[in-house]
Amino acid sequence: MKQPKKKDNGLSEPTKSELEILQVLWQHGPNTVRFVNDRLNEHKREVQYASTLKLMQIMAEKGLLIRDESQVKHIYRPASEEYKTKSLLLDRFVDSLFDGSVSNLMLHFLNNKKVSLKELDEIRALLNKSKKNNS
Amino acid sequence: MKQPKKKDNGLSEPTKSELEILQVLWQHGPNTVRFVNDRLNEHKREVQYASTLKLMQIMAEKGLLIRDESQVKHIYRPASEEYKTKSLLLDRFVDSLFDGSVSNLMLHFLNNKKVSLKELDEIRALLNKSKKNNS
DNA sequence: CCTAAGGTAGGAAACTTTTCCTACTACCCA
DNA sequence: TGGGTAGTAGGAAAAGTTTCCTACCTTAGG
Repeated sequence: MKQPKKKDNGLSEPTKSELEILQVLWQHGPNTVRFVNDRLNEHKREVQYASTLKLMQIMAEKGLLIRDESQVKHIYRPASEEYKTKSLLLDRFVDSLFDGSVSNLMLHFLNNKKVSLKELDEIRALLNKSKKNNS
Repeated sequence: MKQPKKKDNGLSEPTKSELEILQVLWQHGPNTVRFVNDRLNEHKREVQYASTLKLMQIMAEKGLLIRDESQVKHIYRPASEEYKTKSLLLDRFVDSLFDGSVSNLMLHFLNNKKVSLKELDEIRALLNKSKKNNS
């Protein structure tokens, strides 16, 4: 009796390639391998159909995707919501690079990147909104 | 004549394990394999000396580390500054998950995480400071 | 001088991730 | 109904990452 590699709650960390696939599904909703493969080739990089198929099958085994086999063309959808997966990855990232502190991250960003004023304003707006809710 | 795998400017992306080593060197300055290995075992995880050695040798080949062989105990140091490497990783991360937009990232963070008020204040302060510089 | 301790170097092996060849199946339609 | 098109499935292999065994070398101490 072998069980899925990680948990079956879809919270294992997707790899880089797996993430590309998730992005397509998040953006366009549940879809076929063909569709995903076409999007990848359009927007990312050249990749054979069989490669995308294999990867999506593996992701289904891992519990990252859920597969609807009721039709000949199987339909895949992410097992975990976009914000959950992204939050997980964000957490890991901030922990490993910025000691768990988002303000550290912001600091790095402000110091070393071309941040548009528009972005800064947007972020200020976000903070003000959250201030209201928190205080 | 074989050249380093990536560029020799130290801007190739470090892997997870490589990043752990870089962190030690950033924090404590140029050091020996022994030192790095001890820190890893103390703070991260059990790993054999030979493994750390090998990895640091590979990193030197790749151009991620620079090695001073003038003494018996070689001294390694990061080839690229901490902020540069982190900015690179941050860019890639934000591009891949948040469409290149840090405000998207902040949005996710504010919506889905327990952000301390202290953190929020710190970020506000950072933004105010940068406002001065930009306007 | 000999030995033990602690370095470096070079493979090799184990995993993980990614890619894709090939076989087989189902469906469409001429 | 037979053939082409478009799927799925199952390996296998390439590539990338990580780990560590082992051999050898240098140095310090007895």
